Amino acid sequence: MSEPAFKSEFLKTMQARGYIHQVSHPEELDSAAASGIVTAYVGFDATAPSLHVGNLISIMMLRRLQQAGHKPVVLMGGGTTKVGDPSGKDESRKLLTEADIAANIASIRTVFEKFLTFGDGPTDAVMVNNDDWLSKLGYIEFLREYGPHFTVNRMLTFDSVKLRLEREQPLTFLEFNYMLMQAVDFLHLNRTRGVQLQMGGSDQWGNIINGVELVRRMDQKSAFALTTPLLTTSSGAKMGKSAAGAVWLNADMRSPYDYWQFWRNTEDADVGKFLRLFTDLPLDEVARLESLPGAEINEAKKVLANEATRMLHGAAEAEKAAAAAQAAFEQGGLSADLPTHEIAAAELETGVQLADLVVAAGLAGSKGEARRLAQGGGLRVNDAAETDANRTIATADLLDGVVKLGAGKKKIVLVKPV
RNA sequence: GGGGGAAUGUCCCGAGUGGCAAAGGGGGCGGACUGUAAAUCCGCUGCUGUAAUGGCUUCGUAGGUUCGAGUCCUACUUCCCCCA
Repeated sequence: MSEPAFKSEFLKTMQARGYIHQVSHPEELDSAAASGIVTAYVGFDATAPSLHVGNLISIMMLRRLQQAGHKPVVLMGGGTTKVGDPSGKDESRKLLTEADIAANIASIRTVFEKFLTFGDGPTDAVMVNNDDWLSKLGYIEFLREYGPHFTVNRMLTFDSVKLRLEREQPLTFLEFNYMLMQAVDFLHLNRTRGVQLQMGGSDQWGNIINGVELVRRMDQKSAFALTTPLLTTSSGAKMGKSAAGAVWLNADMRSPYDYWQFWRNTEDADVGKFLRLFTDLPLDEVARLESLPGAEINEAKKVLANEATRMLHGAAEAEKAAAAAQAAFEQGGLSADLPTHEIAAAELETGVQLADLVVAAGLAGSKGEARRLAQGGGLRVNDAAETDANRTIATADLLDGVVKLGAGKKKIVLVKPV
């Protein structure tokens, strides 16, 4: 790869740590970043009350930006979320209410505060909501104002559109318009806040470029695009989907312990990449860690888990997660910091069917699944394999005040009477 | 406007002859091997309930034919292709 040698700290870091997939006008952006403050934004949907690991790379880009002395803008897609994501095929897609969206945004905001410094200073992060301007646009006004700047000929050449047409898949007019709305976002932010750069995943390239061109065409101002590579694990799986579903960033949706485990279970081949992308560790330290031979690479995974968890949940939670993991996996012992499921003491005295308990503790999605788990030899009660999911768990099964349930080798839940 | 095709296990792709809880993949889960890794191999993968050959709910929607329907008929919905 004959990558250009950047001189700005920002782009040098971005390149060295593996964030860059495509950049528009690299030299121009580089000199802008080298000579002054660049304001850049990333857009996020507000479809759920939490972002997930898949969004993390974008968040980290904003963090790098701020670390390099520039200004991050977090764009919440309150307006675009209202329209709904049209890509799903199910017709029962539920449109979120305004209240839902507002609640989601409020909930998501707390996560950004862990990664960015918000405020009124020149390089402090700010959060904006595109509902503020998009919902005010009238259709005729929208067409007259922006329509002339887009040719359908050009829009048809973007991969996102082209692929759909080639595969003879339907592309609704709504989806076709999405890139225009996003372009208007960029123009608006450029005009009101001097935003010059939009970043995002590689699948956003076409959308971002439309914004870049709109700004350049209408206002003759500089605008840039930067995308990250699509993150997959080395074995090809999409990043962020794991055993328990989406890896949420909010602590109430994914505990620090589970978050730590997510990173601890990184594939060998990905450790270096993840350390560069998702921690602040210096590159030479990363290089040392990723070159650890054989099983020693596990040390690097622990560092990754510690650093990533610390950044999101704080040092105390990271330490607790690490300690719990060590007790459970390396010493086979118990730790109060393991995931816990509380059950009424009276219920336990009467006795509970193991299958029901496993489901209640979240280790299986249904009783049938719990049974299969047991029959397959994957269910453990107090560290002893248990193939009979119909047996009763009662007070007599308490060990040190808890019942330790294990599903597979990695999932442990302590059942505690209260 | 006319003609032809398609919708399958609510994660995805995809077979399906009137007896079907429905082939096969992928994914996921569990086991073995390891290092809480990858690769490989084995098992499971609708819900519920068993000692079990049990019960219940599934094939776009709504009806119908039949002892019995994913499979046949009718209408409807959505999508694709061709002609105009």
